[in-house]
Amino acid sequence: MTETAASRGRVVRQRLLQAARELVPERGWTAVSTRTVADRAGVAPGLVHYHFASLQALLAEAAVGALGEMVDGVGALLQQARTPVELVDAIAAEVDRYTGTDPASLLAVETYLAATRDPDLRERLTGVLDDFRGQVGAWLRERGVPDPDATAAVLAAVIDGVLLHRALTPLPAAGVAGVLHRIVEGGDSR
Amino acid sequence: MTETAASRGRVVRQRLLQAARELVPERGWTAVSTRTVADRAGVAPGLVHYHFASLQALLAEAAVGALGEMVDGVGALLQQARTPVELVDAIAAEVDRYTGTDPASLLAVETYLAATRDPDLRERLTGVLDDFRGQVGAWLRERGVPDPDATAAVLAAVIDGVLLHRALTPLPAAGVAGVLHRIVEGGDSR
DNA sequence: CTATCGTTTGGACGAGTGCCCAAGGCGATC
DNA sequence: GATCGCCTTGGGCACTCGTCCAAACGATAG
Repeated sequence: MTETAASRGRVVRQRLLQAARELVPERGWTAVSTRTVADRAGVAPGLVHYHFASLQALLAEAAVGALGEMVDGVGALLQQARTPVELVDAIAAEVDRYTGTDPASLLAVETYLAATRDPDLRERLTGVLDDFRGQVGAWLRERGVPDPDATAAVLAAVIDGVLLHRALTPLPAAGVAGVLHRIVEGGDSR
Repeated sequence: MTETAASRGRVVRQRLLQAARELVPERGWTAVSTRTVADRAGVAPGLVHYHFASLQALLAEAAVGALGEMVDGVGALLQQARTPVELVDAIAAEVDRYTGTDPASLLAVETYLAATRDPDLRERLTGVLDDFRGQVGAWLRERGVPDPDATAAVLAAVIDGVLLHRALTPLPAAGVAGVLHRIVEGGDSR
C-alpha cells in the first residue's frame, strides 16, 4: 500500500486548507487564486485540483471548518457561565480579543458573503449558524430569559456586527457588555 | 464652452457609479472588473479610467455614496420617532425591508471588508459610521437612555449583524424588535 | 526485477485582468 | 470656416486567472 504517500497527501491537503484560511481574510474571497494558495502552502499549483474539485470547493471547506471551530469556542463559554449576565460578559470578553481586522473575524464575514453566491456553501453555513442559535437559545430558555430564541439570534447578530464595526472604528467591550446586559434582563439570575 | 459634452460626461460618470453599486453586491468587490462595470453602464471600457483614477476609486466612491444615503435614511427615522421604543420599532421595520441578500445590504458588508484593505476607503467609511453613531447617540441622550453612545454603537452593530445573518437564515423582525426594546429600557418614555 | 498505486510536477490552454493611449468626434468659441 | 477643449472609442500591453493533463516520482506488492 502507498502508506506514506497517502499520509503525505493528507498533510498537503491540510496545508492547503490552512493557507486558504489565511488568504481569504488577507485578500478577499474572490481574490484568492489557485497559485497564491498553493504558494502559501508551499506546494505545486496543480495539487489544488488534485485534492479538491475546484478552488471554490477548497475555500468552502476551509471556511466551514474554521467557523465550526469558532462556534465550538462559544459553546465552551456556555458550559462555564452560570447566569445570562455572566454569559454576556464572557462573550463580550471573547469578542474583545478580536480587533475586527484579525483573520478569524474577516474570514467569517467573507464566508457569509460568499455564501450568498454559492448555494452549497450557503446550506452548510446555515447549519453552523442554526446550531449556534439553537445552543444559546436552549441555554437562555432554561434560565428564564424571555424570548430565548430571538434573544439568541440577536446575540449572534450582535457578535458579528460588533466585529464588523470594530474593524473600522473603536468599540469598547465594556460599553457593549453594559448594553447587552439589558438584553438578557428578565432572567431569574440577574 | 463644451456645455453638452461636459454634461454628457457627468451622466456617464453617474451611470458608472450606479453600475458599480449593482455589481459589487452581485459579484463581490474584488470580482468587479473595468469591463463588466463599463458594460453594465452601457459605455466603452476606456471611460472608466477617464472618469476615475482607478477601478478601486470608482468602487470606493460608489460605495461611500450609497452608504451615506442609507445613513441619511435612518436619520430621517430619528426625526419622526418620539420615543426610543418607537425608534427601535422603526429601525426594525426599516431593516425588515431588506432580505439580507438585497443589493443594499450586501454592498454595505462588501464595503466594510474592502475598507480593511484600502486605507482611504476605510477613513471615509469611518466618517459615515461615526456620523451615524453620533446622530443616534445624541438623540438617545436627550431622551434619558442610559449609556447613549454605547447603546447607539450597539444598535448600529445590530443592524449590520442582522442583515448579515438574515442573508443565511430567517430572522423575523418582530422578534428582533422585542429584544431591542430591552436595549433602550431606562429612558423616560418607555 | 517489473507492475501498480496514489501523489506530484510544471507547463499548456483560452479567457479575462487593470491600465494606457493614439486617434477621432463634436459642440462652443473666435 | 477654423480652432479649441472635453469626451469617447477601441485596441494594445503585459500580465494573471481556473482548469486540465501527460509525464515523472517513490514506495509497496507480486
